[in-house]
Amino acid sequence: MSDEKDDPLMVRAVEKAFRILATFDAANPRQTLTQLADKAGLDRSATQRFTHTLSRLGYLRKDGRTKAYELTPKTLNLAYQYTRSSPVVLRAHPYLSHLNRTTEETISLTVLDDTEIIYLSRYLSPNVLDTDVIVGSRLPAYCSAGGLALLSMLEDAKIEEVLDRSHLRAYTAKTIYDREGIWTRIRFVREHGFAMVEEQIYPGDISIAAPILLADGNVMAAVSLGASRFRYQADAMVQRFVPALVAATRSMSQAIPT
Amino acid sequence: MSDEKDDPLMVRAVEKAFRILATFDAANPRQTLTQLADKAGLDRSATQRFTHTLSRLGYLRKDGRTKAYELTPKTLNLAYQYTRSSPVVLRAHPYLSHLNRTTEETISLTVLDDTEIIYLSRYLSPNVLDTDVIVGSRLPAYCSAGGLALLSMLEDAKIEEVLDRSHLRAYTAKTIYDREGIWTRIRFVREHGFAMVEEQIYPGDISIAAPILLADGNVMAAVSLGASRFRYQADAMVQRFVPALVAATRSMSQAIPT
DNA sequence: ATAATACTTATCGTAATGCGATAACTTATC
DNA sequence: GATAAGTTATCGCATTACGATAAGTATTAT
Repeated sequence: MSDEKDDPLMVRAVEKAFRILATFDAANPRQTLTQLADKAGLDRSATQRFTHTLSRLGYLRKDGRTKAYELTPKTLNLAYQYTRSSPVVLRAHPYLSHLNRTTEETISLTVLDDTEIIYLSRYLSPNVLDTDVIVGSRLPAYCSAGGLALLSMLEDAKIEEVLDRSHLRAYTAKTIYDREGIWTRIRFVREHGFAMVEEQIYPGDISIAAPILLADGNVMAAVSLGASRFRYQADAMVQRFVPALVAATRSMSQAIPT
Repeated sequence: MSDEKDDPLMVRAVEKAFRILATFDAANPRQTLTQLADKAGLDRSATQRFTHTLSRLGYLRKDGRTKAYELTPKTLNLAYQYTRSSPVVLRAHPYLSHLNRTTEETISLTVLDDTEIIYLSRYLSPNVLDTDVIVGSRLPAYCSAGGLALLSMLEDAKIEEVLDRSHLRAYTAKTIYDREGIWTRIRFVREHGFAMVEEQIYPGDISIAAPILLADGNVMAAVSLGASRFRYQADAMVQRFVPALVAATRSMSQAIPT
């Protein structure tokens, strides 16, 4: 275990600032000083200082009337910079855009972050199956198409470690969350070169995914295609979209460096 | 002028951390310690401490080989939280999505941030005019459709202040960047209820925009529709899309609180 | 209405935290 | 293979941020 304590290079003030920012979500878009203090686990004085600082920096705004703080659009900056500086995102863009237009289905680019996948880009279907996944969304790796595609490229031991840390649970009646079930799917990906999941998290959603590899064989990211169960049978989807998906990820594996 | 100095509530460490993060862009996706120190205007020791801290927090990653730092996908978190907590973004979504599907043109939601507009959401055209505007992008208010729609709802004095602070310049041969030209367009928006610009920033782009108002008459955001000059004449575009655009922003003005 | 209460803003002396100079070490350059 | 440039580690000191408290303001109860 890494001890957060007594790390002389660690500037704790920064962590506290991010703790404040991290308390905002759909359920709590506007929060008052004490609410923030409670949720962030800081005392009043500290909360006072950090809300003040973040307000001065332009990331927080205080409603003079209600005294509640809310995030400002400036918080989009960081993500903008990431998107604009990430080689994967930039280089994958033309391929994904093309896939999206030819298939008319939702295309996503995801990476692994420990036990979760993070969505780096989304290209929505005009027919729209609007799950509320957006850029920055996180889903568990073990039951998402992208996650399985990414996991399957790791060493077995690493996968076990990830699963150990994962909170395996059922999101729908169909969710496969037992170890053996998950391993069966990982072996499937390794054998066939793509992952496929049906209604594992969102009812009605079927997704396929394939990994983008580095020259050294390591995974970089995964591309997934999601569609509605009501428009395609699973096997029809595989037939129809897997070749293009796999071809695209192959090309990307070639085209994207480091 | 507000003096950044001696503000006892200001935690400077936070500012420095953000200074480090802000140095990353398309031209500098990976930066080494000294590069960061130079660009952020911090000494080596400070840079050392903040890169360390940000790495521990998961926002930065160091390539062990090249010793270069880069942003991690975790930097998408903040924007995700903003998007998920912003009433404007959430409430506008169905309207914008609908506009996007019925018009098949690119639809954007923007807000004013001093002299610039910030893109809060984008709904791309299947026909794609891929300017490289994405969520989080900033454009000058005075020559963008959304910007003019937003500015026009402010008091004249406020507008002058914004223009004073703006760096008025030509992005294309067609850019209108003289005060009187800008005022003419602002009056146009006030009279007709929508803004319209042709190739002001990106060649080939024509955009129209209309403001979303609060109950008290203040502006909240603007919705813009962008298309290619090669597909529509300006007046054809107005005829074709303005009614739907204005109807949508009217509904949104009603539907979105605070 | 008025008191009581809870929360927000302002102030300040103190100590610990983060500062920045320097040293040890590592990688690139010639 | 020597020199320089850059990165990582260490440490004593002063300053910065801490956190307790007081003053001010809104909210609730009676």
